[in-house]
Amino acid sequence: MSQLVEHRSRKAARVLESTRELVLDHGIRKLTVAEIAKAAGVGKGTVYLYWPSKEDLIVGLFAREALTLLEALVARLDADPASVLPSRLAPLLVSTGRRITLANRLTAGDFDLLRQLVRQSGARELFADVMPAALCEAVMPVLHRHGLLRNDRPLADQAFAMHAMLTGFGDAVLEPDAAPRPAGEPEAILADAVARLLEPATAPDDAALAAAATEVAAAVNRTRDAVLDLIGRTQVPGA
Amino acid sequence: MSQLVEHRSRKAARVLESTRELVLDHGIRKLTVAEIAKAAGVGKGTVYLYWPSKEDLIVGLFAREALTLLEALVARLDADPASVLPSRLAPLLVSTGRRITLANRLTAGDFDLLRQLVRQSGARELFADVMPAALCEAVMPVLHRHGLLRNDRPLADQAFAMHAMLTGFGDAVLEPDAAPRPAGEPEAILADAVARLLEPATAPDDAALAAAATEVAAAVNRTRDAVLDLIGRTQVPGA
DNA sequence: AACTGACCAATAGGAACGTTTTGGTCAGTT
DNA sequence: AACTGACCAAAACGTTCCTATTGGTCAGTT
Repeated sequence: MSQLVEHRSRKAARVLESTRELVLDHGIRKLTVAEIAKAAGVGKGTVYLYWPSKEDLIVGLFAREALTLLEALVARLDADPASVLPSRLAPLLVSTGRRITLANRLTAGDFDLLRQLVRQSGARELFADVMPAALCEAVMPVLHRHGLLRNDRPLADQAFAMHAMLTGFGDAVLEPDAAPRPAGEPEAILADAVARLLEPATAPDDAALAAAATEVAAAVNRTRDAVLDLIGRTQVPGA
Repeated sequence: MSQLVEHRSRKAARVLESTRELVLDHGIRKLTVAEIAKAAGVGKGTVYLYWPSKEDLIVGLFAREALTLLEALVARLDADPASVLPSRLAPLLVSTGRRITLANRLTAGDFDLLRQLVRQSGARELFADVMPAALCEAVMPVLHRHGLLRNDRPLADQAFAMHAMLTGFGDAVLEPDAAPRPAGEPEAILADAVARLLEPATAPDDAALAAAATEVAAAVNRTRDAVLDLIGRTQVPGA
């Protein structure tokens, strides 16, 4: 049974969509349950049929955004196992990270509040694990084992370099005004950089790609399952 | 004549040193002129002999930190022109950036206040120019012109990649807990990455290195002069 | 000339109070 | 069973007032 209450209840779906729009418009700190209910066209009590508290609703909303990112990654890996190549995976992570619009648009104050809400719901580590750099760090050993990384450098150094590149390119993509304007696409520049730095001279064969993609997708799916569990815990049981 | 009032007055030097220690201990928002004067062993009026206001004193303090960084860069380039090689310059910028202890240790609230003080003294752009990534971006054309960058990629893309790498590696160095633990030194990993990505296969000759180092040092010196001018403007004229 | 610290206007901070708003509940309705 | 919105305790917010603190000045001192 799906943990996503909105798959069972149209009103719950409206509540989530209204919450999302209000967060995008006004941030978290000015959000009220009365406004959410009004925008969703339901009574306030209806909101509490599905979420035990306003805080749970907010955490659940952001968790769904993380879920979307993870599912997009898995879908891409399933559709095209070559996406597991570091020079494909890095830009994939940056571009899916770029689409976390809710989290990306928060002001500093709202971000602080969200962090507190997440911490209080015991999900700080899980949200950290969903970050592009953390996801990549988690799967570097898999890439190494399948020969997708050159083996003339310590894996720890390669992981460090990959983390720094994802962070640096990710920031540059999210704040283009702070970075020089490239001639090409940022993701293409990142792909080129990762290929040069981390990939072996000899391309791995399709079997290695497929095996690596399967393992990486499995790891991402485990994180996805944990996010689904969190979402389940933010909802009223039995709703 | 030196713009640095502390070169002419021992009491001014003590005021600066005391201010620095108090900022490191308590941040900016809790800083008082009475405390600074007491720690420096002077009267409050003495502080106002050298700086027109508390705000000027603070901006002057941070400007001196920027000055230290710029002078360290120029000294390095003068001592060893090979430092101008991208694979040498990038880690040099990261390691000198790491030593901006005053700025690096500010809490978010103090950082916001500093930004306001800097903006009010009309020095926002200058402080931005001192950032490692901005310094490097400014000199990329010089490196390109002297053949220190491979020429099979657009310079704009190389500048973008360099910016992202300095940002990513810089962040990883400043917040090691958020990054995977490398086997080697972060600066060495960055050097290796930059060499592979940006440097030509054929090493440039010493003449090119020397010429490039001279131009880069000149550019850094121009920024240094601007910082000295700012410092002069934060002090009481004739003090 | 260099320096000091008492002085003071301005600002910051905190307490108290009253008003408004909000999260969450639940009796009543459909 | 699903839903609503009046209700209420709690919290948030704004205002007023008072006290304490601070930035900056300058008459007096060395």
